[in-house]
Amino acid sequence: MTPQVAAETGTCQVHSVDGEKVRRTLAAMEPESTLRHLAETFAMMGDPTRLKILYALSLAELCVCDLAALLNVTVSAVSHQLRLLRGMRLVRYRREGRLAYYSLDDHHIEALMAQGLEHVYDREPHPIARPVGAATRER
Amino acid sequence: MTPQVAAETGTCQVHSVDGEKVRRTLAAMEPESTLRHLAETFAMMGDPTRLKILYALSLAELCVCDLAALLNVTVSAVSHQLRLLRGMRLVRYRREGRLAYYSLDDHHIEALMAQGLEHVYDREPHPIARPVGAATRER
DNA sequence: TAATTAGTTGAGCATTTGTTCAAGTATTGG
DNA sequence: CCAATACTTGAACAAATGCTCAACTAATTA
Repeated sequence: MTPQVAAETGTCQVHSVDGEKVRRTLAAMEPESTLRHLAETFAMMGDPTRLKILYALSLAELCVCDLAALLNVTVSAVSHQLRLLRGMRLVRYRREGRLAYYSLDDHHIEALMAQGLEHVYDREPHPIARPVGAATRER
Repeated sequence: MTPQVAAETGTCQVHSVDGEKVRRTLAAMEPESTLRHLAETFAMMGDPTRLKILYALSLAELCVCDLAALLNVTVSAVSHQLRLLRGMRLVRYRREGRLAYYSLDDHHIEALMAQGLEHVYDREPHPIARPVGAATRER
């Protein structure tokens, strides 16, 4: 139809097939900033090291040493990732002497991991039929 | 206490403060492969372009052109991302003539985005009606 | 049949990311 | 006080990522 979105320099495209549908969908979308923030959150959980940190912290409050031992990575690597997680307020810590005990700073994060696990279980059929909620056991 | 996890070359660490807690937590963790897959899924949703694609597709079935117009990026860029999303089976498509109509391939994805949005709303208080003093929530 | 439209894909490239290493701070114990 | 422990941080670097451009396929349409 008619080119109606953003006149880019002649790189390409922008002649959507159904302009009306596009407009309606665009109107129903969350604001750009919200979606960016959401993507940032998912990206935070999208690194194996960070996700394991978050998952471990959903099970127990742990210090940096413990996390490093648990994940079998250097203390430095863990600390760097914890800084990012702190920056996004996904984790919080409490000092006790020279130890820094970390824990989740947001109950949504556990729910997010649980929801994500359902997807994963759906995709890679589990070897032994494991109950979905089983992981959320507490200390 | 005692070094009990993986004898790394003398780089550092691996003398967790509470070995027993680490062992218990490790036992309660999801298997490595599952957490990797989960991280991969979050990573998929962790890019702004891909997340917007997924969000848009949760609202309507759209062809590549429409998506490109909607997100204001090139068709090529969208197509590359769609390939990745297809690879992880997050989206599916149906051909109609020369058009490829994409849609979500997994109802969990919508739930995941909804859950994530709750976290975001919690963090960045929505524009409407914000108490004046509430701005400086410190850490 | 040739031209057009819709989409895919590979190579190249700049940017970002995650780790390591070394040096730093802060708290505690001898 | 000095040494050790727990953790943080900056610089550097290899690897991964996302985009562009150009070339391609496939399905209309003139």
